[in-house]
Amino acid sequence: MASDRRRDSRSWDWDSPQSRAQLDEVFFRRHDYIQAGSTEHREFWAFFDRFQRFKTRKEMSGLGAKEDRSKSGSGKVDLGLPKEYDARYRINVSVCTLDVEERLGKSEYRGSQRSSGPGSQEISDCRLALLHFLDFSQRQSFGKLAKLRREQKNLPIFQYRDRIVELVRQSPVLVVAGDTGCGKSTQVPQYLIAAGFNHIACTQPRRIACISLAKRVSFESLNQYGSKVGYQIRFETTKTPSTKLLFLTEGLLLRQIQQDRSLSQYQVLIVDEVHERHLHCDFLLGVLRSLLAETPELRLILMSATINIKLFSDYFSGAPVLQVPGRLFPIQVLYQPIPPDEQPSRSEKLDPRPYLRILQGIDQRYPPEERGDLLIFLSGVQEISTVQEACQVLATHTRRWIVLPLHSTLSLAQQDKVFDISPPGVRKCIISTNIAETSVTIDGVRFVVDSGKVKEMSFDPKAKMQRLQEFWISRASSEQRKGRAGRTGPGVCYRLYAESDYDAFAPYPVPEIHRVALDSLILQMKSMSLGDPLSFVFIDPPPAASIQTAVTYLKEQGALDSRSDLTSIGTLLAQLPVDVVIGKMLVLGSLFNLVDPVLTVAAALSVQSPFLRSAQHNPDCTTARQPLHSNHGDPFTLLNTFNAWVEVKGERGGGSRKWCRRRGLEEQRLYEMVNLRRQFKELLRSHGLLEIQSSAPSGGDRVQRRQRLTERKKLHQMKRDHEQQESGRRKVLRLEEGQEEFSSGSDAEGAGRGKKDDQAGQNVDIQEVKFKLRHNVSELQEAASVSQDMSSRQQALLKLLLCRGLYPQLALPDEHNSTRKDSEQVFHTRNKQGVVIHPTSVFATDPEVLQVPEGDGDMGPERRDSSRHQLLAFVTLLETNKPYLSNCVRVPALQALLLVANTVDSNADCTRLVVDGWLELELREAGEALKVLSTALTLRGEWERLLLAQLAQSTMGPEQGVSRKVLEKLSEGLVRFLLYTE
DNA sequence: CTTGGCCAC
Repeated sequence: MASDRRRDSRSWDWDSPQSRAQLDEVFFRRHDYIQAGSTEHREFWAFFDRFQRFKTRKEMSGLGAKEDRSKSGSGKVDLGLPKEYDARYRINVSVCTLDVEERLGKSEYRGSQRSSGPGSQEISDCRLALLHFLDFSQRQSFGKLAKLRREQKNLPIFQYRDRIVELVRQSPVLVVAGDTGCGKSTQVPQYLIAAGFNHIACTQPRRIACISLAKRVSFESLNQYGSKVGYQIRFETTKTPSTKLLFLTEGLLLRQIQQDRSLSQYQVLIVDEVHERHLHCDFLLGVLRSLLAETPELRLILMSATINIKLFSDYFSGAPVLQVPGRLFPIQVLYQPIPPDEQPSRSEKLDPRPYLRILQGIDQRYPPEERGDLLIFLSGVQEISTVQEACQVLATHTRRWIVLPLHSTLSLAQQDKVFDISPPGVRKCIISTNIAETSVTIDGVRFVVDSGKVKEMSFDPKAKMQRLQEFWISRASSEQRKGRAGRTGPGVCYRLYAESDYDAFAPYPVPEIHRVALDSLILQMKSMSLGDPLSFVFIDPPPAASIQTAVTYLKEQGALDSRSDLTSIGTLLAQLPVDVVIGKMLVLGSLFNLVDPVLTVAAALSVQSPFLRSAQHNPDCTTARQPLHSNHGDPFTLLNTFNAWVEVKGERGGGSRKWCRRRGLEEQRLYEMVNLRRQFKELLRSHGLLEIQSSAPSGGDRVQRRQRLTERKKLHQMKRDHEQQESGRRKVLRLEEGQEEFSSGSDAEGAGRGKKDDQAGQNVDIQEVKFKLRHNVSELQEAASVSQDMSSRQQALLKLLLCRGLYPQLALPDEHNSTRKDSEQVFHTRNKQGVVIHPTSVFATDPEVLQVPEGDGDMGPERRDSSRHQLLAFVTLLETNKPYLSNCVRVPALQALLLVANTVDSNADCTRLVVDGWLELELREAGEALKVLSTALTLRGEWERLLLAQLAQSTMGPEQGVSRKVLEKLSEGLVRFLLYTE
């Protein structure tokens, strides 16, 4: 017998992939404790190899030879490993073992077939190794657990554990105030679970925080709750029916309240980071305050930094406050105000010398082997590149710094570099906007430089314009920036202002609700029946004028009626998670047969631009982008880009990542667009605005369906694998890192760098996997090719829809533009004179398409005819250095205005028209003018009637529907009118 | 000639 087995063992090759695959089928199946393909599975085989080598050495030294390996095969080899196993693992392993025996019996392994598969010896060897492996990993995790528990007990908040639970039981509202590092966000939810609370929701202002907190809490509880800790953000959730604790974004909770006013699915609500005073958060607090009055069993916990606590407590009728000390390392503060001669005078570039001196000072004072990176806070992108340029000169010279910019308009690959580590003796110098104040946390920062400046958005209701202006920061921000130096060790904070400046700073930043247009907010409030917005009790009410402006705007837009009640279109717009103008486009698009392109445009205008700015200086990128450009306007360029990308996505072999890189596109934005697009489509459908698609399992015979199923299974496996993978080790930066980005633009960036997965040798593009799981590529392609092959008539109609959606956001070219340079073309909006086109717009490089055609030349200047003029419909008007228009579409002035404007006045013979009391139109001949005007009126009437019918259909059912024939007649009429030139 | 940062069934 024994010799028999030896012979078989010799013919059995442990190292061959086939052998391993056979053993995988025995030990690591779908429902086994460890599954083939998982991280643990890989670790096991690595362990197995070590284990075999170890045994061989033992055998050679004479110990193993004596060993009787005939029977049970478990634990007979004394490797000095423990012989006891935790009950949890024992159960799993014995189940697996029994199972193996059973299958061995069934397939009669001892029979003649065994030469091809593993024999009982191999099975038992493998099982022995598995037992040791499990024991080994169990010991490891016990060690980790003990450490984890120690760390939890060391957190400042731990002292307050019982007190917190007690207060939550006693009081409907509790304020927990604690600074960075006290552990409130991770621990408080766990205390509540341990105390028996259930259905806990914890809101976060940012999505990343939701994901990382859910992971962290789940890890700290050793997945003890399994799926009971989860997160939910837009487009992504790990929520299951058994979820006890859910991390979600503030915006999402607001949407949930909109669905279910009573919020009955939750027992406890934790609103974290309330001190940040985001629009959503302030509003959420207001809604919850009124909700608490109706549902006394609901518990609310506000968590905040230790600033302005009284405000929150008072707002909830003196709710108890629990203050927890933070845990940061000591930070030395040095005030180094900028000397007058280095103070940039107005409209002058920032002087980088004060920043350079600090780098040099660090070089002098701190030996390079004492690690610690530098984080510089500046107000904006321009300032960052100025300082970056200067620092890079120093870095190249001393070879002791790697200079990295950080702001949201960089490519994600560029942004990720700040997490990489610098080689020994070299420090990172990260030059950042306030993105590093809250959104991005970088470990290992020891030095902070605070310029004391920030750029903030405000809204000018008179000009109906957004303004991005530089301000001094608040003391709270100043402290937050300082704190970034003390996360991993003692630090230094250089403040480039005087202590007296600091004392003069505002205590807190201005809450967002005081700075922005409140259109969407008011619309939400109306749809939630919260009564008169002017009498709503906000924690810090916005100016009444600001609310009034929003109400007026919503009335102009037709979302509210004269009594300030929601109209049918307003009800719909409140359900759409987009700005009012984008929402209007969607509704209008669904009426006509232009849903697909409109969905894409709406999605594209709701995400950051996919065009990377760093690529603008790279001639290869600009050339590659050229075919995507449309001279009809930026939304059309975005539409082309999306369609072309979808095309690439559908091709075999894909390669969309490379395709994007070549064009300087951030692919992530396109993934976001495709998700948004689908969400919009589903929303429109659920509101009865789209024809019910006969969603028969789209095409394909049985073989194709099988293929798709197999493909999906594979994709799911890839996704699971990716989720199980430990996040890859950090990369080491090269000294040249900063320079090359600076000089050569974008092609170097991201190239060959890839995602984290490259390190695991997997090269899985997880976004692509998710994309394929979520979307039907061929369906998308169909939609893309429809909008790519748009006829000029359809294009004209699409333009009109965008224009009506964007109305009254229109700009008129200045009459002297033909005498100006490309970059100096001037426009006027109704409320703001002298605006210019943003350089990223297609019209900035190609403004001649906006000029009135020179025509037949022989007509004098008195023969002006508005039918040839063009206007710009625009998405945003933002003032930075100058007021800029972005995302513009050109539209024929006369036709568009007559179809979308609110009011038209005319002289007696209708040759002169004044639109909205602003724009004057001229028509040459009275007869013609009358005809044009009456056609326009007829079309408008019909359009309005059909729109209302469509909206009625969405509430009253399809019998109210709009007939296809009537619709076609209208779009025919609109197109003819648009393309009208005498 | 160039835009702080979040977020939404």
